Amino acid sequence: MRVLDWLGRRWTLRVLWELRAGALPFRALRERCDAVSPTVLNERLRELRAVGVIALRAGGGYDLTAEGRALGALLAPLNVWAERWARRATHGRRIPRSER
Amino acid sequence: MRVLDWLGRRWTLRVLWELRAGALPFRALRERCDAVSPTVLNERLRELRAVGVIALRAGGGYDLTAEGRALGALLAPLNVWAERWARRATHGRRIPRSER
DNA sequence: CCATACGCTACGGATTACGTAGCACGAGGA
DNA sequence: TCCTCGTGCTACGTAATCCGTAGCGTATGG
Repeated sequence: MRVLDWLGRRWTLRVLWELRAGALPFRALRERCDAVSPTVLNERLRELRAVGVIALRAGGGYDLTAEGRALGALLAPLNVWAERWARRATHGRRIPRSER
Repeated sequence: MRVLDWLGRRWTLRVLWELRAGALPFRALRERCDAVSPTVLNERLRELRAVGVIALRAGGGYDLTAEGRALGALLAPLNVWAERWARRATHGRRIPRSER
């Protein structure tokens, strides 16, 4: 599963997630990603463009492509899981014996 | 979206993916993950245990918990997307003007 | 007693990411 | 014309992370 490998590189998922709501220019995208180093951000953006999930619009700003939106939509369930998990983590959560 | 951040750390997604079919002992899991360094693997396994998505069974071997399986199920669509993408990448693929 | 398999650690070198500063280009205003 | 502002992007020294190999401690079976 090679795609999970490059999805698992730092900031890749995050960039896809931050672009889900619409296009963002380089600097704004950088701020959203905890002010990640522009070196790495540019590296990821190049990879994502090479794969074809994002595109640099004429006039500036990065945006998801059609395939990018398809991929990004698959991230939403992960977010749902995460929020449910966070809710269980805050109030006490029961861990079955078999899962320790 | 903090969860996407630690999911985006190296080998995290991969470990979840390799455990989807069932439990694996440390060394076998390591081999499946391109013989990743045991140092890092152990670090990820500790994180995944702390979050509660995997568990070390009595008698050896790592396995997904109930929540782990729920999370792992969300990875399958990513795989589907990946395979479809790979198929489009091999034979010629058309890129719309707006996406270059 | 030895072989095997288990999870896991140590450590030095290689790789990757960070943080700050700044470049090149273009659009718009004084 | 010159100045600002915003755009994507790069350079480079430092810090964090990861890798690769070797081996430890325990347990189980022959």
